Amino acid sequence: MTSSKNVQDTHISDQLRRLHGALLDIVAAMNRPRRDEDLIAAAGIPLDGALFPLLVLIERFGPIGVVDLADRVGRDHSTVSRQVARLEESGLIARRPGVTDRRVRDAVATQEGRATCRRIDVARERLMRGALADWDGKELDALVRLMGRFAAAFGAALPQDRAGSLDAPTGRLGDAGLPTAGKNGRGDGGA
Amino acid sequence: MTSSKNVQDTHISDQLRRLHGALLDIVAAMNRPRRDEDLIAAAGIPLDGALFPLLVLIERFGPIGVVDLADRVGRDHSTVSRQVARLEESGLIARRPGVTDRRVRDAVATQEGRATCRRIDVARERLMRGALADWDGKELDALVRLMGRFAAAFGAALPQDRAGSLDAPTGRLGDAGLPTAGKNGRGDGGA
DNA sequence: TCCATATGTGTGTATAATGCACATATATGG
DNA sequence: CCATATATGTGCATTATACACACATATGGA
Repeated sequence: MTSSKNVQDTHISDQLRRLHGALLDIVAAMNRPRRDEDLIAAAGIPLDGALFPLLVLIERFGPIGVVDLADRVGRDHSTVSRQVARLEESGLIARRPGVTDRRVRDAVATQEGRATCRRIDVARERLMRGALADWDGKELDALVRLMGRFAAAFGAALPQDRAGSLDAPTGRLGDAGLPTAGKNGRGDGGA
Repeated sequence: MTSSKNVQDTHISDQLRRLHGALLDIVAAMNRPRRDEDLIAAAGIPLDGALFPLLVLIERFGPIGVVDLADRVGRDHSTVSRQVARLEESGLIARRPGVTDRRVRDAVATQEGRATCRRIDVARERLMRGALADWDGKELDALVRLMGRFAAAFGAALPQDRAGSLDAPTGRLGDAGLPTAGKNGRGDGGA
């Protein structure tokens, strides 16, 4: 029994390694500057490269606060706060007080922002249709289903941002001294 | 006939939109600082957050040159050049002249670098096993197959970095003036 | 009700990552 | 042999970024 289980285990390990490779390829593709450039060009508006992803996220997941946005892009909330402010100046998004929580100032896409995103959507869909041109409909359905499920499971399994575990200060003793890159560094992530 | 075709089209559009949503979720998950922090902690070495993804890429795709690396992470080659130099100083990777092209100085993981990556791999696999704990074996196989195929197709369909189209200078007339965010800006990408 | 703690937002500030221009070395094709 | 393209690395100015810190609001317990 241990034999078959080990076979299973190595098979799963291989599969997970392949999955990681696919993740790296996808992240690499998303990181290509040319991709954003083309989509920005489709937007028809001279938009800063850093502001572009935020606009898309706000239009897609808005109304959304700065903290949630910062968590998505992996940057400090202060950085995102300034970028959102610039995006507001451009007129593509607007801020409004949160309905249930008055601490948050939700960001929402304006009509112009939504129109811009629709142009971007058209370009993106054209790009994806080109990439998946020779795909079977059944396979696309399976990809969307499985990848959506994986994205949810992966995001949920990831460790959340530890705020301030002020209690249990005795825990993790022995980690003092070492500059374990505690929290600083602008690592983009992707490994 | 047009009716059924339109139904098909809207269905595909919906699926592509869902696929894009999954991509955004995955990129958001990969961008989480905590994820890299945990993996770096597993590495057992105080490693800079920005250098960590490079080490993983070099160990996985090396020997690899600076340009290819820069293309993967979406940063300028000069930036990556400096980071790789720092990684070399740390002893985790080494540089060596390319075998077929003596212009390149390939980066390869040293024994210590490989050992570090193995520790990271263990932690990553544990993380992924946790995320996919309740997945059927068949479903995992399907996910790996389809996502691998998608990653390849997506990466291939993306526009490549236009070097210098010095010829045909008459093309694209009318784009002058507008600061179309031509190429600058450190947009991270992900939309 | 009041208070302690947690969380969301924004600003000042110093640091360092980043992109660009440029130089050099090698490759490639005519 | 030469023109062009590509790979690498360095000087340099810009600015994105993270960290403190302050303030507003929320939340739950005494």
